[in-house]
Amino acid sequence: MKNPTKTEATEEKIWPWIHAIPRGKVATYGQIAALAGQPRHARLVGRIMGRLPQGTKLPWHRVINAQGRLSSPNKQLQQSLLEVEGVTFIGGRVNLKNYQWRP
DNA sequence: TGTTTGACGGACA
DNA sequence: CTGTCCGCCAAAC
Repeated sequence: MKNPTKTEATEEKIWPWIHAIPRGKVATYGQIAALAGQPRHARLVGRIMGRLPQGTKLPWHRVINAQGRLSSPNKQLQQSLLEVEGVTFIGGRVNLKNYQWRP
C-alpha cells in the first residue's frame, strides 16, 4: 500500500461537489477546486476529469471553464448534454451569470 | 533530473 | 473582441 497521491486525495474532495451540481446548472473548474479546499488548482481538477472512466455517473458535462466555454475533448457531446438540461449556448458559450451553480 | 504539457484562470495590451 | 503572459502543479517524457 502506498500513500495516496495529492491527486488521489483531491479526487475524493472534488467528486462530491461535482455530483452536487444540479441539472440545468454548471460550475467552473476553478470553482470546484476552491470548493474542495484547493484554490488556484483548476488545472488539477481538469486533469482528474480527463481520467474519468466512460461509464462514470458523475455529471462531468456540468463543469466548464471560467469563460463559459467548453474545454473537454468532446465538446459536441458536452454541449448537447447541457442543452438537454436546459442550458442555452449563445455564440458557443454559456452565460455564467444565469447558469453558474452557487452553493 | 530537467523540460514540457494540460478538460484552468486572471491580468493585461 | 483576440492574443499573450504568468501563476499553478502533478504527470509524462
